[in-house]
Amino acid sequence: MTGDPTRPAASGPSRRRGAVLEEAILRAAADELLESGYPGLTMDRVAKRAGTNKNAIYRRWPNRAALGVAAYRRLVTARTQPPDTGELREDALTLLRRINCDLSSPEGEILRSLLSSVGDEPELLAELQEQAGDGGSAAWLTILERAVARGEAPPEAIHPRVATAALTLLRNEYVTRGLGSVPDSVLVEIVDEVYLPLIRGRGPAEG
Amino acid sequence: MTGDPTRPAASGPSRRRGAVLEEAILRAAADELLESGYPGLTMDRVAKRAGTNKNAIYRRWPNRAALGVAAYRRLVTARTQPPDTGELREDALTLLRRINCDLSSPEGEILRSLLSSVGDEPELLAELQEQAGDGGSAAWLTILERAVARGEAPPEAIHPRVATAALTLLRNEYVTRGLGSVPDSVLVEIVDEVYLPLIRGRGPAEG
DNA sequence: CTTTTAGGGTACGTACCGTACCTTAATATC
DNA sequence: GATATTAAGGTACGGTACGTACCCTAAAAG
Repeated sequence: MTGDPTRPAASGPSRRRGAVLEEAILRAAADELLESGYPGLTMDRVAKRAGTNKNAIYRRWPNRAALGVAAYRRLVTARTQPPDTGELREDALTLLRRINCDLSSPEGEILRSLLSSVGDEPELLAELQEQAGDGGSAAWLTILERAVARGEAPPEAIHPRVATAALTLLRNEYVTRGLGSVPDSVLVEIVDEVYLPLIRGRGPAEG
Repeated sequence: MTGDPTRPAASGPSRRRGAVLEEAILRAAADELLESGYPGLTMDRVAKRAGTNKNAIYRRWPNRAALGVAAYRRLVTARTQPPDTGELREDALTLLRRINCDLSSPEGEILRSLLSSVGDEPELLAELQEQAGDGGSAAWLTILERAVARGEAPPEAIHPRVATAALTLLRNEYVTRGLGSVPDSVLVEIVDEVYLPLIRGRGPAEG
C-alpha cells in the first residue's frame, strides 16, 4: 500500500499548495464523513488522510464544525428538480419520497448530525440549511403553482409556509423518531391527511 | 466561602449515601445545565459541585448523556393543561404561545441541545420526547375535540397528525432558525394560514 | 538570486470522558 | 456491641481529540 493516488507518486518532494491542497483536504474530510459520520470526523484523521497536517487545515477553517460543513457541501451536489406528473398528489408524493430517500441516505444522516452539532453557530447553520432544507422550498412552490395553473388548487394556496408543510412534517418525523427512514405509509398519510386537505381548506370558504 | 448549604456544615465526617446523594448529584447537574447548557455539562464539574466524585455518578448513570437527560427531568415539572377559551383559534394560539414560551426559555434551549446530542441513543431520545414534545400531543387533541363538540370543526379533523400540525411547524421554526424565540406573528401565521385551513379542508368536500 | 509565503513535521497544553484502585465511613448482620 | 458488607471519597490514570506553537523547508514572487 505505498501508492497514494492523491499524491503524485512521491518521486520527488512535490509539495501541494493553495487550491490543490484545499481540494485534497476537502476530499479527505468528505470521505471521513461518509465513513465515520460527523461525530467520527477528527482533525488528525483528516490531516493524515489528506497527506498533510492540521496546520494546513486550521489555516483554512477555524474549527472542526466549519470543516465539517464545508466537506458536507462536497457530498451534496444534486439539485432537486421538481417533478411534473400532472397531478398535485403525485407531485407531492414524489417530492416527499425523494426527500425521504435523501434524508435516510448516509448523507442524510451526516446532515442531521451536522445540523445538531452546529446549532450554536448561526453562520454554519444558515449555510447548511441553504444547501439542504430550503433548497427544496422552491420545488414545493413550483408544483403548487402548476397545480393552480391546472385549476387543481386555489390560488390562495400559494404561500411558502403552506407549500413546504409536507416537508416540515417529514423532517419532524426524523427529529422525532431518530434513526432509519420513514415508512412510505407515513408519507402517504402526510400528503392525504394533511397536505391536500390543507390546500383544499385554503380555497374560498364554502357557505 | 466555607459554608456549603448542600452539606451539613462539615462538623464531622458526615457522608451522604443512596437517595440523598443521588438528589445532590441531580441538583448539581440540573444547575450546571441551567448555567452552561448541555454542551457545558461535564462530569468533573458536576461531581465537584455536588461535593462528591465521578465514581458516585458513574455508579448511577452509564454516561454523560444519561445524566443529562435525568437532570433535565428535574427542570421540567409543569404539565401542559389544555386551554379552553371557547374558540378553536384562541385555544390553538394560546397553546402555541405557551409552547413557544417554553421552548425559548433556558430550559427549552437545554432541551434542544439535549435532543440533538442523544440522537443516537434511542432510549434516551424516547425518554426526552416523552417529557417534552409528545406530552403536548394530548392537549392538541383535547382542544380539537372540544371544537368538534361545539360544531366548530368537522369530526374528520380529529387525527393525531392533524392535531399536532401547528406544534410541528413551530418546532420546525426552532430547528430552522437556530436561537431565540419565534415572533408572535409567526405563531399567528401558523394558526391562520395552516392550522385552521387544514381543519377546514378536512371537512366534507364541497361541491 | 533573494525574499516572502505557505506547507510539513512534530510536540504541546488543555479538556474531558470513562476506569481503576485503594481508603474510609455508614449500614447490615451476627 | 463486634464484625462483615456495602457504598462513598480521593486520586490518579489512560485515551482521545481539539486547537496552538515552533521550527524547518519547499514553492512562488520579486
